[in-house]
Amino acid sequence: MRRTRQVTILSVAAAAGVSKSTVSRVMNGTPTVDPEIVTRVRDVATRLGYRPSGTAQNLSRGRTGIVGVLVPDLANPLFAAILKGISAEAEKDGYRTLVADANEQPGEELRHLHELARQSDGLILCGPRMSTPDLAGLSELDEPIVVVNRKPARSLFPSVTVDSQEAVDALCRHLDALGHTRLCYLAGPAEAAAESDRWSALQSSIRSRTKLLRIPAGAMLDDGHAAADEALATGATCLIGFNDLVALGALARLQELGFAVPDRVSVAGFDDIVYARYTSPGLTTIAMPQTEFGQEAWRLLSPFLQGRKGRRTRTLQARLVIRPSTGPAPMRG
Amino acid sequence: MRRTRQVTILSVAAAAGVSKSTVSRVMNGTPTVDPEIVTRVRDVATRLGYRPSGTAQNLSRGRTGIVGVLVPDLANPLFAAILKGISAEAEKDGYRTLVADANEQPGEELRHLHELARQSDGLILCGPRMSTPDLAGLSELDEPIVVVNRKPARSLFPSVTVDSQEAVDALCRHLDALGHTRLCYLAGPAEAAAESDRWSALQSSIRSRTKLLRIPAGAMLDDGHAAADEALATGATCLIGFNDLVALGALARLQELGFAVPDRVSVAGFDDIVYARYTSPGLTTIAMPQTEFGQEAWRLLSPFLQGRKGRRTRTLQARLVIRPSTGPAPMRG
DNA sequence: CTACGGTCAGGAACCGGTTCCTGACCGCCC
DNA sequence: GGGCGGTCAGGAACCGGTTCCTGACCGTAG
Repeated sequence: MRRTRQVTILSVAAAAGVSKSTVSRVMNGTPTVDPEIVTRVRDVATRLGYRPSGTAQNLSRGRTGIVGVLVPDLANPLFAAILKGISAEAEKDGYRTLVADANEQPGEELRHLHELARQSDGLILCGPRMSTPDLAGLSELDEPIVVVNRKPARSLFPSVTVDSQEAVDALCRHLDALGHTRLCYLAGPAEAAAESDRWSALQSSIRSRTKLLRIPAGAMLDDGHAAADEALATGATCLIGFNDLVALGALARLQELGFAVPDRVSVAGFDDIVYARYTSPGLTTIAMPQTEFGQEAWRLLSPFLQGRKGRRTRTLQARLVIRPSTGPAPMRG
Repeated sequence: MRRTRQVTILSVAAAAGVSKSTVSRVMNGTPTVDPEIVTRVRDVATRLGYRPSGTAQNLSRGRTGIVGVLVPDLANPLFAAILKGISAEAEKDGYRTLVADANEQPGEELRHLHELARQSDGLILCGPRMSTPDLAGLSELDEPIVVVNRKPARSLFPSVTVDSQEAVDALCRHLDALGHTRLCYLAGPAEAAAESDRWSALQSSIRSRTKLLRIPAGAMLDDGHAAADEALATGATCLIGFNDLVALGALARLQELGFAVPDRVSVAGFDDIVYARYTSPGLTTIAMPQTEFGQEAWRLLSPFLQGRKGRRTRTLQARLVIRPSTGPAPMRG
């Protein structure tokens, strides 16, 4: 985009010998234009290579057709998948997505959001790590906002959340049946709402004879890799990652150390990212409805973009996927 | 963004008893304003919750501060990584990235690009799958365009490409030393420039005593998974994926089938996506400079956005990363 | 033949900012 | 005290479209 464009609606109007209103009508397919004029304007437009300025259209139409999406980390396939879900659904309604990647740095989120808001008609926040006051402060942006996967935000903004309790129950039953009585949770970032969700779901699901330990890790592959040694030192027979990346990181470390999985140690995660199925052993995990997250987020947002009211919450179900990474607990001693 | 905004520059001007020019100057930090007026306007602006319309600024400034990025598939960590590289670098210059994901459907790319162009100052095309005439036709968008990882496009647009030949030579030497004399390449999409690059690099690198076979696969995990059986049937002792996803998909299939890797079959890929290191066995691969791709793409694009001339090509080096997925060829049956 | 109603193109206002140009006002110097 | 130069706020044009309103022109009916 140059400072001033080469061929504008005025050039076309002049060349076609009509007013710019008429050119505008032709370009937008308004039916009340003489067919002969339509073809003439069309011809001139293509001959001159006229392309309407999106910016000018945005201004006069009062909308950009862009939805801003904030993700903690695009390298996490979970968010890539959610984003795909959003894009696909938004596209059907003629919207495009402007993405901001906070690189798992909670402090960056606000800045990104203000930037996004400048160019968009609405915002979707995926698992935002920011503080609740900051989140609440976003209402002053007065743009429609939808939050994905952050339960405490439901009172503030329309939200898509997931109910993992049942799946976590199933996981705990599964592990109990395999004889695991000492589990170690590799915790995620304290700022992630999913972190406390998952931790408390685990706490309320474990059998009384089972001990649940907790080691800080993070949200990325390297975090799981780095935390594995400490987790092993707890004597746990099953490691549960905050998410699949952490679990896979730990899994890789176990294999480096020569710990057979699941023979010596079992591993489980959350999310069911695509790689969870393709690693070896395949990873037992609590599957999030990833694309659906995105779809539903858009469906919640969409009515507000049109100035209508919409529903405010949508709860999806997580489900347990059992793969070879969890097996019978090794015999004592 | 509502049809007409609540608090505009005019509201602020009125409330502060100044002209809108002055408000504009204050908001942009123009130094030639009476300090007392500055504070007054600032106060009024925050009190009213004034937020300048990005769209209006875009129009009058003649730039959007947005760079459009087209990727074949965001679920491919390679492109997620390149995108991160672009975003990080562009952000330093005050630009944001608008992403379009073509979902590996070459036919969608043109449509996405036209959409992107409406809202952006420049475009970065990552490994575009579209035909060369279509690519050439993009010049009529008259926006600065940079192409990543598509050699034949170098004459059309500034490009960041990679030289893989040396690394492929090294791979072939490595495999030869391990005794592999029958390799099978799992080919990528014909539309991908990387596909023909890699194939011809392999062809020119293999030892004369080695047989190089070729099976069509694709660019995604499932493609590798699906192609593995056919590849095995060729009797090859080493499978080389078009990219790491294909290689990992095949690897997973081999493990399902109980083929020990690397004992019975070796596997290698291209890209060095982050999961290549974390699977088991770790994947031997030809590493692309991923973040660097993004950085360099931005650096090529940036001068053109400012109306200056810039260099037109940048060639990066791929390098071989050897991991346990390649090992000695099994003894002849 | 005139009055009336309907169709459709042009003019102008508008979207919300930025920036050039102008001129009021001030202080300094002769 | 008057002339001159510099500072800085306001007015207006501009960015490139969309859309409302107006009025010219047509055909039809009375």
